[in-house]
Amino acid sequence: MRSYGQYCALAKALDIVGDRWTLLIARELLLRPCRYSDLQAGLPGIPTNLLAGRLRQLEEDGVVAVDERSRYALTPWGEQLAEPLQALARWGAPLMDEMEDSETFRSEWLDFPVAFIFGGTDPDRPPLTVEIRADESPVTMELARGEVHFRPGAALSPDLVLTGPPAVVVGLLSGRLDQKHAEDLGASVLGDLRPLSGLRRPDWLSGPEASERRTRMKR
Amino acid sequence: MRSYGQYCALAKALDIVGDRWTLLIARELLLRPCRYSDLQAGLPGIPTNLLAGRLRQLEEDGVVAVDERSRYALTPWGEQLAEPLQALARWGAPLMDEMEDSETFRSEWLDFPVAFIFGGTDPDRPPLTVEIRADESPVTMELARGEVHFRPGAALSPDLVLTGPPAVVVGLLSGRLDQKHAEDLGASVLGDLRPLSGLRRPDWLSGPEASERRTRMKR
DNA sequence: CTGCATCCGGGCCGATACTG
DNA sequence: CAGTATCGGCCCGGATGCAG
Repeated sequence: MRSYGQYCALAKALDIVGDRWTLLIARELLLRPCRYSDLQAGLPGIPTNLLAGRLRQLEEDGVVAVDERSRYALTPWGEQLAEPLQALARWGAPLMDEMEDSETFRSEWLDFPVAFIFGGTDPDRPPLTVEIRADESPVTMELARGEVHFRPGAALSPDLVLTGPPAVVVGLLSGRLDQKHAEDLGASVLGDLRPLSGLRRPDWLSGPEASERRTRMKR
Repeated sequence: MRSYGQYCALAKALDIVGDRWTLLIARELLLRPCRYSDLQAGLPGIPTNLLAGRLRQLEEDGVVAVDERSRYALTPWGEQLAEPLQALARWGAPLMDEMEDSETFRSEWLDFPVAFIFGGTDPDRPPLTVEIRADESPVTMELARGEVHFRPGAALSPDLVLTGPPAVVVGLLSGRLDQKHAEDLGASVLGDLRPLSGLRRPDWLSGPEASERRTRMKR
């Protein structure tokens, strides 16, 4: 990508990761180190030449490192992209209200908005283990000591198991849907939902329609 | 921009703001509401048709609103881009070590990395007012109650006045340069630098060369 | 002068084919 | 499995035009 030519930290960050697909590559590598084919699988639709080119550039810039068996992983600096990516995902979370048929979904992607929604408010709050079954492969979310951890696979002894279509499970996690509505939409809830509500950031919501709604109320 | 077609909060955020120049437009609008020409001035090099197109799209997506005198401003949702932008700027801050001659600079841009570096650690810490003179127009940074505020113009009674080339002033703010080195590089410091050090986030540094440095030390 | 729209050359993007 | 090669098309960048 052509540089913006500005002595500005944001512009310089975008000089590195502002290209199309680049931040999504970082998303995949934040979940786990990846081989080339893993990245292709996690980034449906990416042209192979573009993936190769991005990886070369990211390696040159010190964001990504390749080991001897051509496995790609983030450098320490690259791992620090977790914060901006989670913040961006949180900003985009209000767009998750419904899932289009044309959209692809992987339950690991839930990591990003959810890590922000439930992240770091109170280090003394009670721990909670939630198993999420929104596609073929379950994922487990562990909340403990103010930290959020996602890992693939089912939980050994979950406090809560959420099963259902992705958009409905997201609605439950975000608090947009209550249990009754969610079950009407095809979800099933095993365990008690109430502990979740105390663990959310208070300010997580308010999407693009918020302003519309307000102007509409003015009339 | 073409959609990534993923039911993923990050991908959906990038569907909206992932285009080239878009996040820099948001940066300018976070600093203040802008007229079209203000945006052109704050985004050197942006093609005029592209700016017009981006603004139209951002308005359609509910990120930007235009008033009757064609002044552009962020919607409430758009203002929430402050967090991801500051996080990205913080990620890019290690690239600010030196300024190329070809790069343009505006002191207002310091808001973004600096707001993150000094932001929100302890609400009880002592307030501090710093006047920064790194180009024609001074800016003032106010630290109080764990919040960071930037505003254009000089300070009434600053605790600290930093004057010098942008990269040197950035080095002082970030702590990369001490007073002596900074003065050798053309900066002047009025007041006591020491209070700054206690106000920085402890983990703000470590850029792309960190891993290189470490491997070099291994040899 | 401000606030765009139009036009055009070049490069990046996207899809497919192909190779060690 | 891990990419490279190729090619059409669209987006980006720069210049210019033009209405209020």
